[in-house]
Amino acid sequence: MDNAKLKKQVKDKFTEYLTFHNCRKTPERFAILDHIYSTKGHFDINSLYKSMIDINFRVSRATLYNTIELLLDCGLVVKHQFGGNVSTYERAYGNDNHSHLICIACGNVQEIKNGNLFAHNQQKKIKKFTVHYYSMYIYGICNKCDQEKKTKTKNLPQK
Amino acid sequence: MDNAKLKKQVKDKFTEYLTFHNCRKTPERFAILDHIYSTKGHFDINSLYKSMIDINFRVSRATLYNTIELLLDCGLVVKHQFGGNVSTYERAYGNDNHSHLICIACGNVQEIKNGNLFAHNQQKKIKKFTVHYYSMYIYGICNKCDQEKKTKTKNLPQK
DNA sequence: ATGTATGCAAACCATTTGCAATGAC
DNA sequence: GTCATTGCAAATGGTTTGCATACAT
Repeated sequence: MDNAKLKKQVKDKFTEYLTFHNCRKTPERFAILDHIYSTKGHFDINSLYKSMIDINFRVSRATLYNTIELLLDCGLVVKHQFGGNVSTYERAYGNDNHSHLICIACGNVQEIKNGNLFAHNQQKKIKKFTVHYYSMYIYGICNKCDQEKKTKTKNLPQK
Repeated sequence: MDNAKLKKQVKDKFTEYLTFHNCRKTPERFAILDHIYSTKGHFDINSLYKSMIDINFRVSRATLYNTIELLLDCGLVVKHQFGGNVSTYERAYGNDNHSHLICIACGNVQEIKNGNLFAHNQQKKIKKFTVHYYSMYIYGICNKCDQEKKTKTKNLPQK
């Protein structure tokens, strides 16, 4: 897999960022970055914490929060808040921009590609604002919940 | 102002929703809805709470949370989580869809119109998902913070 | 009369903070 | 040797919950 290549690129980028900002290059920081780029998809601090413990790498939650902050700042990670009260995160480097379909019934999140959504419709209209990134969230009912609702309605016509 | 007309429409819609779901039509619920539609822009539970107290209408935060939940469910209010740990809300009825420009330096949020962003680019691509609403969040640096940064950089060339 | 909705206060829990110990430089 | 960073535990604060009371139906 060329995931190794990707990991090297993000590590280099992070190193550069840390150097530029006079931050220390601690093993924790690189381990966290590496771990994030070892798995695809969304994660939250708690799942990250647990999966690093599984890998036998001990970190505190405090350090995870600190490091995520740096990774957000240097654009290697993106943060989402889909509706609950946990923040979820996602790799940002080498990750095509996509929209999120969020089911308001079950909370499940799917991703869909979104071509050049932003470039075509928005970018030219924005004055006096330097864009770093953007996120499109589409809320509704997923197929699974929709089916369940229909079934339920059939069985219990009125409530 | 024809805000009275708008208020009547949302009240009717809410009444219909409450009736359909066998929920009680309490004065608190209508007062909250009315209050929300008396002011434009974003609000959070705390600011709503305080401004209702100012109006001499006593409600508990618990009731605000409960009622907001109903209003979200019937589409009269939309929820945003811009990055901090407070949820902010916004009127949804009669409110043109717009994107949000969120400054990652100062947290300020501006709105911009977004034509038919969704209709043109996304709707046709979504299968097996019933869309209720969508939100576009654009993160970056606002003009004000950008100016400050430049000034700072001039004064302190290196750090 | 019945049971839902309210208000209060306590509980919850993700995130933040303070501080002593560690370790990158 | 310094001082930023870590880890732990305590604090914070938005949101949720439990329960007695009020009130819509």
